[in-house]
Amino acid sequence: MVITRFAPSPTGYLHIGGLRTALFSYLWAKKNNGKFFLRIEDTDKARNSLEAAEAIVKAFEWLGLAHDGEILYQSNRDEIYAKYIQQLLDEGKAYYCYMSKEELSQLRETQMAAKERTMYNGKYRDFDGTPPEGIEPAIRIKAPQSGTITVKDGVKGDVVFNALDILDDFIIARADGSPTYNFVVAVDDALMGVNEVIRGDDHLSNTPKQIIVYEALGFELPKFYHVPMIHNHEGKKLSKRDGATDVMEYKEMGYTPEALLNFLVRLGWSHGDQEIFSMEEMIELFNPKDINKSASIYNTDKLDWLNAHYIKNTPNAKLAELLTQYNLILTSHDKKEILLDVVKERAKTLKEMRGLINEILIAPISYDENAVKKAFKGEAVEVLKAFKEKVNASDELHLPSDYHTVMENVVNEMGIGFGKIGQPLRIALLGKLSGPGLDSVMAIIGKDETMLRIQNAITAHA
RNA sequence: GGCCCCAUCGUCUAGCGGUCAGGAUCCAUGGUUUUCAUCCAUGUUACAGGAGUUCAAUUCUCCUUGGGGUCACCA
Repeated sequence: MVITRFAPSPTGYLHIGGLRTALFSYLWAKKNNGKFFLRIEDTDKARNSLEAAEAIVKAFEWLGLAHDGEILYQSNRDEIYAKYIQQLLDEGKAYYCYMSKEELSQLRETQMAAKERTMYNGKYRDFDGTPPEGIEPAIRIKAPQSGTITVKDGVKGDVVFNALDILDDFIIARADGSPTYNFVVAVDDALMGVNEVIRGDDHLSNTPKQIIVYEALGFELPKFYHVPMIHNHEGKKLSKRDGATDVMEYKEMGYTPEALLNFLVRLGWSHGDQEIFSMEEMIELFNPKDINKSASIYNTDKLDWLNAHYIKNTPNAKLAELLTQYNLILTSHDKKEILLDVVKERAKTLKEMRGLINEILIAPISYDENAVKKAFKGEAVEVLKAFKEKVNASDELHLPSDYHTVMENVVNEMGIGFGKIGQPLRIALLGKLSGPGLDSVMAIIGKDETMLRIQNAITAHA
């Protein structure tokens, strides 16, 4: 059984990069009928916040990514960690270190001045004297002092680290007794049965440390996949300053979960030339072996295109429902279907869609000046009058085609081109020279409103 | 700086020794449309550089350059 997890630290909101690794983990678990767990890494009591954890859960809900089982909070698991730390102490694989923070930083400065690698010098590794007074010890793990550690990575291949280059006896429990990241990650992953770890590239250099913990505790190693970073336009790691990195902001901006997920799954992963993936297809086709090795730059052009695509292909009833999240209630409108049909072809986001709908439903409060100059030359007012008369005289006006017929009649009788009626009519109805088909607009707003808007335009420009 | 990772159109990517280097997006042009958008068609643009290996390298190896990540009693 494939067991994956997403393990964010609740120091901020769920961002794009995190969401992508979460998605990969989710897909891989689902594809294998496995489990996808959520774990909140809040061992550092000074930093985490409950709201942040809740925000992450909210984002998952919006996106429809369900985790299995209960959410695990590391802050509730102190006893478990304490037990394993004690075990390592008992077995002589870890030890108390009485070096004060001051002494440590001094050591570091000396090393830096000598252009050496900064590392713990192992002072208390084999200490059996009397510990200094008044110092709460941290606990360090005994790391190998020679040899190599190989991370067998599903994305990068085998990555070999020289123990001497990268490892020192790192701290697994702080002076206050709380365990540190590299320790708890390994313990929790092992205890939760996580056997496929999909996470960001930035963790690759941590992995040897975690392997030390796995091995010291006799746990079986999971399979690792280190996914390349998503970079911003400057080519640097994505950060909060790079615009919308909070996933929920995408909801605010009018993106659909389908589009966002589809966009993200194609960032660093591909399946031939395929661009459009339903959730079912993602699950069916995703495989971490197809993850790219190189970082990608975050650019939302394609997200816009995908969003437009999904909007076009979403049934109207569903769109109406989604639009309520943007404070647009359409339930009572009798020409809802026509309205949505007309507008879904033109919107890149749901928010934009709301705007387009309002442009149709709400009479123009002003007319575009340049447009008026262009369209209200010559006989425009006469044409509008004639059209309005004909509309007024018609009883059965419901569908766009009904209005179209009236327009045709006017055009034929007056011996003019379609443009001669289209342009002024468009200004009368919408206030500008662009927009959806006029016959549809009139069908949507109805006969009375149509006549009213035409009359307003005539009065304003006669 | 040490260690590690990476390198195909502007961007996302396909490629897994022999391809006119493919697709998507973006941009441009044309067509459809009373307008705009959609849609359709067409087009411009890429193998970082240098050595090898090979009959043959975008593809394999090495070096250079460039970019990124990481080096905490943060996660």
